[in-house]
Amino acid sequence: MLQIGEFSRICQVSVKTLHHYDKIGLLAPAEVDRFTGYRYYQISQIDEMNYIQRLKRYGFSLDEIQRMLTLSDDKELLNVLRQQKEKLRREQQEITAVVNELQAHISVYERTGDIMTYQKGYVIEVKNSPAMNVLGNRAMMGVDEFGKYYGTLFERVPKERVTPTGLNGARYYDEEFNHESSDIEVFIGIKEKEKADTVIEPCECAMTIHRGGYSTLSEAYGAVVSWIAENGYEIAGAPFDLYIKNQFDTPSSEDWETEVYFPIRKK
Amino acid sequence: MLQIGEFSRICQVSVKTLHHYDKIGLLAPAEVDRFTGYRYYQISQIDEMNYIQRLKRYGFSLDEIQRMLTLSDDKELLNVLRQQKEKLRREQQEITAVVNELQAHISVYERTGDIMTYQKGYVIEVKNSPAMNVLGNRAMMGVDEFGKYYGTLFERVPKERVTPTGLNGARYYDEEFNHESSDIEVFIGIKEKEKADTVIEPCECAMTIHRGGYSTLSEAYGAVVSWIAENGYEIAGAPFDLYIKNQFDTPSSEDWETEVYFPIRKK
DNA sequence: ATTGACTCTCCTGTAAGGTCAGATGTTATA
DNA sequence: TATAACATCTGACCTTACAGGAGAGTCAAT
Repeated sequence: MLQIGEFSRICQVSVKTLHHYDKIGLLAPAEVDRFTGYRYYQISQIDEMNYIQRLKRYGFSLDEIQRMLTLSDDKELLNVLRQQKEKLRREQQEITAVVNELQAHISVYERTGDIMTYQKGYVIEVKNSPAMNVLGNRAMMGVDEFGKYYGTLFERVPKERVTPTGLNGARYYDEEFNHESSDIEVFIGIKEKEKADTVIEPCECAMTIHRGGYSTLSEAYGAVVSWIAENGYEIAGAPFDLYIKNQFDTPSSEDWETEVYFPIRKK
Repeated sequence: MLQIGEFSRICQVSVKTLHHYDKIGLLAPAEVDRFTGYRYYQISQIDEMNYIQRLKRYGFSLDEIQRMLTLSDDKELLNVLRQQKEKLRREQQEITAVVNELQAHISVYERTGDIMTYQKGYVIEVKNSPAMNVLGNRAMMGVDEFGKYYGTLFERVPKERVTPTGLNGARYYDEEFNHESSDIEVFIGIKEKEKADTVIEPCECAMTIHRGGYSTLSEAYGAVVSWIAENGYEIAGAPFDLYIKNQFDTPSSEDWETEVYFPIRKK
């Protein structure tokens, strides 16, 4: 039997961690002295601990690990591992994108000497938004559920014999923004006016084009809103995006293009 | 002036976040109604918020961002950004390594059908550790400070006119393990016995070879300790590693080789 | 005057432990 | 055997960057 300190060194985890795992029931010592409370571990528990540490490095939470340890079905376990690999892949891509962005930021500074105001120089235009007939789906949704909702929309295309125009977008109805759940309508443009859920009439808008991934889209929003305030307009309706070039056109998020529209009126 | 809800939507952050930033003093609203407590933001604060969000995506903590905003020296700021880029690079490498490991794990399962016991099949040998004359540096150090301590050791090589043998390692004196601070002696082997800080005499050891990065080194430890217990030996001293192939030999951590030694005696 | 939307403060909770404090247990040495 | 030195225990509070909710106050329109 090993005292907690020895076990800790062998497994390369802290004593506190062992206390914690005992508390949450992830890895209980093989024996606990009933009078002193001292924890004693078996040699065979080293393997179990190593397995836990391995899963932790794979990015699982302790909660998930606990469930995985009780899983008897190996196929299910394999599935979980595969999913985790995909998740890590996405993280990898995300971090790559951020590194590129940061490098771009640094380069801009080195050329211009201006670091605080690193911005994309959005060009704002006043123009009528395009008239669109759309299939729409308005609901409370999270930003990363877009794909799901678009999926259900595109399923309707063959069923209802409509012809997509390729103009797809989303309109944001909430005043308040929330990443997990906002009142959003995703829509795809179609040719057949009579089959549309909604006919979006053209209206006067301030718009700009955002190039790049969606994580910096809010900067485009900011640029448009600033422009509106500075030029004597006011916001006259819920803003929307049109996804001109997206992941289906080009894999690298740096080449995506999104049009951001804010309906406006003169004050 | 914008109410908090509008500001929230434009900047794509939640109201809760704005409350939080106000509380910690990262971004205070331009005006607060003295009677109602309502927060009002200026259009110009959108830019500031976007800048904050950008730095957050770069991986800075709110604390760091706060300090960066008060930094007047652009050169310093640039340095911080460069450091952060290096940090992200390291994270990127780390995650790449984990993905590879996970893929290997999955492949092993697909071949063998055994998932819980994915282990490296360490082969444990009993043999005398090599006799070594070393320059050593024993201190309380964190695991990621090894490089620093090796640096000071290698500086002594030309000064003291000694000849490195290429056998470098570290010995772990603590019973209890702690990632940030443990009692560790890093050492480099040299030819000149009379100039050595310590002469390590050969002793009977259980040893194994660990192939791969250091994050799974604890599994080798576990394998050796299990073997010792199962074969009627006991641990007779502080264990140590010898870094046979490391980052200076080959860039890919999968090809590194580490020998793990535990001094033992028969029970 | 009421409704509904918006906002306020305050409190608690999260994940995975870290950092004390104060008490108690175990072991080696004198 | 006394004592020092070290190991371990419990319990309480701390960390990050907010989220969620309760209960109360505010604002504009009907």
